Amino acid sequence: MSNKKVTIRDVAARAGVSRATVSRVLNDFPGVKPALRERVNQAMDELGFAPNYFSQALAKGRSNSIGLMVRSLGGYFFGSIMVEVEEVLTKKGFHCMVCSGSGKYEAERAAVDFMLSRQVDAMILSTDCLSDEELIKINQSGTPVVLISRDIEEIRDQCIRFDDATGGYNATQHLIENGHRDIATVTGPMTNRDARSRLQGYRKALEDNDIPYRPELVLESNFQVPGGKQATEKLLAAGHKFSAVFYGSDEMAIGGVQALNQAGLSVPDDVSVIGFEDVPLNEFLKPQMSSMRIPVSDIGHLAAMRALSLVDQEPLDSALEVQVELMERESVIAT
Amino acid sequence: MSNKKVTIRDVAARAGVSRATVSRVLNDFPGVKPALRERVNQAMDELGFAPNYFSQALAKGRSNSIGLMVRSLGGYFFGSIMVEVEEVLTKKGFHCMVCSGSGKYEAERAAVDFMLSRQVDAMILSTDCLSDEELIKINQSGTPVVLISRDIEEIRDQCIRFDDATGGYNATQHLIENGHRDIATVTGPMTNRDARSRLQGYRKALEDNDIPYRPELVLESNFQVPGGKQATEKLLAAGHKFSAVFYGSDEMAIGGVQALNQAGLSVPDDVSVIGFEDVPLNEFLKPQMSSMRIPVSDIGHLAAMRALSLVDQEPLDSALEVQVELMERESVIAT
DNA sequence: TTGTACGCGTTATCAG
DNA sequence: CTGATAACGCGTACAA
Repeated sequence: MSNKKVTIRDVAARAGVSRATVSRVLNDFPGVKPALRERVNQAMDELGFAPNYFSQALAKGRSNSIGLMVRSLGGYFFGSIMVEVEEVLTKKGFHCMVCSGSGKYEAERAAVDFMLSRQVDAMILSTDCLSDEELIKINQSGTPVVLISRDIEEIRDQCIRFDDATGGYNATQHLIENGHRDIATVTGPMTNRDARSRLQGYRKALEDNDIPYRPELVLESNFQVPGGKQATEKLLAAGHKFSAVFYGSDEMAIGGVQALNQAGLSVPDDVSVIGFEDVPLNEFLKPQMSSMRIPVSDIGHLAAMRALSLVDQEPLDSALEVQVELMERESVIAT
Repeated sequence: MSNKKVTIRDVAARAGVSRATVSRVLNDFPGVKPALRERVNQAMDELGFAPNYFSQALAKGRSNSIGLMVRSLGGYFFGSIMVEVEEVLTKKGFHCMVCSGSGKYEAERAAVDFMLSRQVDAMILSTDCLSDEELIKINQSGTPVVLISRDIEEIRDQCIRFDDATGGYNATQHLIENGHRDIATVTGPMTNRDARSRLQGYRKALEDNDIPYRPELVLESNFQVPGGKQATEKLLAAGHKFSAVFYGSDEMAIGGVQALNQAGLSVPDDVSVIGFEDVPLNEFLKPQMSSMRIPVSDIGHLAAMRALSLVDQEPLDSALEVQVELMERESVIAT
């Protein structure tokens, strides 16, 4: 019950100083006599004082929080990013406000506007739908932005990308090196940069190996398990010959393996499969899934650090592209 | 650049009324002449006015946000809960502030204190470490609390539980009905209510079928994939005979299957396995994993609704326990 | 029905 | 080095 909020005023009275002084010690301002500082601190302790967040935010026009928009709150990929971002931020006394964009323009726009209305000091966005112009505008309007998996020239230093093209290339190359030539691919939505780049890598690898590109072996899906399953079923139904599939995400690969199995095909004996992202589950699947590892935690870490730098107006390290790495496991064998 | 924040003052000037009136239409107060109301609204639009969140919160001592603490930001289980909670809340104009407790007392306490300092209007907590007393105290201090998977008499209506005991019972019973008698179990941490109840159900089922309880077949783990794997390896190493394992979570079951496979044992031919939770991945695994389905989305929904009711001081529906359901798939066969 | 004026808890700008 | 006191933007009894 004893729920009287103790304010800076009470502390001031108790310590026999002005509110201004209390505020000063609260914010670690220089030029306060040690003796006084001590007295104030003691008063705070005794009263159990805690500053009111809203007052502070209102008075200094800074919220000490940064916004994070992910495509989805569930799932491993963004889960890992959230974990890392949150850890970095809390360590620095910042709070992380999470919103989901769910891949639709309206939702993404609403989420961003919401965070803006909450006056986040910066935002980390993973967005497919917002346009370059919109993003640049937001960034210029006073709330700096860190972009995950986008590449906008004007603010390239604020973009964190993974080398999807090389990843797609290496995944396909890996299949080719194992003797496969009829290689299908199931991609994420083409609105998504990652999906496009991975596909591009796939084409390049084909080309470099003088394998003709066959559109009928390319299916667009949605990065998720059921989507991967459906796409694979469609592929099977179409009746084209293929001995390997490169999936644009592990989740789709998992769905794909199921579809393959249900069609009486065995992985990897009949069809080799490789995924992308390398979710922590892969090595526990059966067969263990080969995949391209994206260092998700690193990305979360980097994004958070950059956001913080932006808030403090510090210069950024130069733009960078995170490397993805081939993880060979059991789902790919030589043909 | 045009970054002048437009305030209620500007709107008032533009509409030729007092600030109070603007505030009234802003908050949908009755007793404002339609004509005026219209004029004010128009002024707001023209100026692109948006109320300052911090001022509002400060003035009315209410933040329009509720806090959600989960055990982990990653993973399907809490992911689904977050998704649902967020959806319900945004629909009602509330924001959801997510924090992770990570299963350690210090962290949980810090997260809760943080949310309190941010003056959330209510909290949804999934906590193992905080004591009943602490929770009750928080609840009485003005920030109502909804508890996921706890059972505290004094605030039972604010507790959302799933029927773990019955779930554990039915899972075990299912194994027994398939002819298994040497049934091992890998549980979650015993600090966790769910884990304890599931184990209790397991024991009860054994008892009802006159199968002696053998402590050497019971291993405590941590709900996660690697934990399940290690526990299973330990079980194998101990050399006790068993033909089935009941895992306290799907993730542990997945790790378990891998350990089993690596030991040359096949699931379900050599060992039957059943999990708990029924993560959306289960039906895509091979073999498809039998499990006890917890309706996670329902839980998130319920929790959010209850939190909202508490904020509005509405009466709550009576306490409820969500049912879990057996999902028979491929990982259990008759011995 | 509308306006006045004060309060919310801090920070920031001046004097002193 | 410290203390008044005016912002910060909005809500709300109280008057009118």
